[in-house]
Amino acid sequence: MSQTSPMPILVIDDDPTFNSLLVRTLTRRGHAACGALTGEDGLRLAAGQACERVVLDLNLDGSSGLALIPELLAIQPDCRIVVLTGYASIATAVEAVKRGATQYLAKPVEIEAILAAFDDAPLDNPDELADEPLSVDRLEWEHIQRILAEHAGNISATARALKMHRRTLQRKLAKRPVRG
Amino acid sequence: MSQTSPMPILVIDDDPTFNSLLVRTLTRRGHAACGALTGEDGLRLAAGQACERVVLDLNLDGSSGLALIPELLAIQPDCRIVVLTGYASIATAVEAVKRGATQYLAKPVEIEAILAAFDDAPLDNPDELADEPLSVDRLEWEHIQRILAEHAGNISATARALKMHRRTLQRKLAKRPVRG
DNA sequence: AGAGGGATGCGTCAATTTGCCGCAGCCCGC
DNA sequence: GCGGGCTGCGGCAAATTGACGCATCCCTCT
Repeated sequence: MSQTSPMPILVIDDDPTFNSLLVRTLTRRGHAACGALTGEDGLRLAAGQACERVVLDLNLDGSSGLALIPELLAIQPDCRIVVLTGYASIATAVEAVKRGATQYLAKPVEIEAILAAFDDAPLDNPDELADEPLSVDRLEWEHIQRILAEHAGNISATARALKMHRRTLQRKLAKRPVRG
Repeated sequence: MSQTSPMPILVIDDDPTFNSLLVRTLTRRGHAACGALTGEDGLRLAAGQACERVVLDLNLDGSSGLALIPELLAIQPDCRIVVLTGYASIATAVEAVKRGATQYLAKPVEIEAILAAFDDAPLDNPDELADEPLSVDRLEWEHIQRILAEHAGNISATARALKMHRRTLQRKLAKRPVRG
């Protein structure tokens, strides 16, 4: 198992649910972690302590997390920043990396992937990183759930956002959550 | 806007049609340009002359253009590299930029966009993100690309990891990169 | 109350997309 | 030179999707 790091991982994400879930999961995994719901809070936390790992959501309601990257790096030059977003696009990925992000991941993403992103290269602990990638079906299920929640359970709206047929979405939802 | 540059733009793309078309178009636009169909040729050309702008295709049949980026930069440190690919994915985009690419564009792309990509060095252009969430098809594509890369392009292994039929994977890959 | 406008759940049927062969060509280690 | 794994592709039956239609519901505006 990955050993506890002396410095906490800072999670900056304006979604309270996701944020606390992530912080809790990281903690349970043995990584100190703290969350910030806004960019300002994030910067404040980063300034107040040594900080070498940040998980940053791109959509901090309204303001873009993109702008936060150089600001964080100005405060903590050696900090590694993993950008996370539910609205991934190649353009923002390129921009994020240019601004100094270490990695750019699209939600839904597993804890594994986030932790691996910080390490970026060597994966010394063959603990449970051996797990297989999500099957496409499973990934699809996760994504659908996310967008569905984002649209307050509105199936029609979700189908539109996902550019898929409403009937098809209905049928998929009717089926069991697909196994991994 | 784009004035004639003393140094030619180097186009590295293994598709002869696209390559010569691009070279011709660039030339007609007043930009000196020359093409290379393989990575080796590209490196050779870059070594033989000053070169500050390269258009690089990611799929140089077989070998990945990704590896070429650091090699080009080793020869021409100040060179700007715009990566171009018909099979764009976030994972390769991130990797390309980390390796030093200036921009990463998905085909089909207009000449305008390529030329603009060379100029946009100052990365303070107003980012227009706020896209919609990935469509499930798009998400699937991204995921497949990631796992495929993880397995060094091995289709059979990828299909196994993804628990999907090899034939199906083949068919999906044969199709265009899915739209938005 | 009554008239939209949107969401939902479902049935049907045709068009696609899978799953599952099989085969031939390649490349590589033994 | 052989066995074994990978690749591309043809073909076909089975499963899934796309496109419609229809009967509720639930709101909101008039």
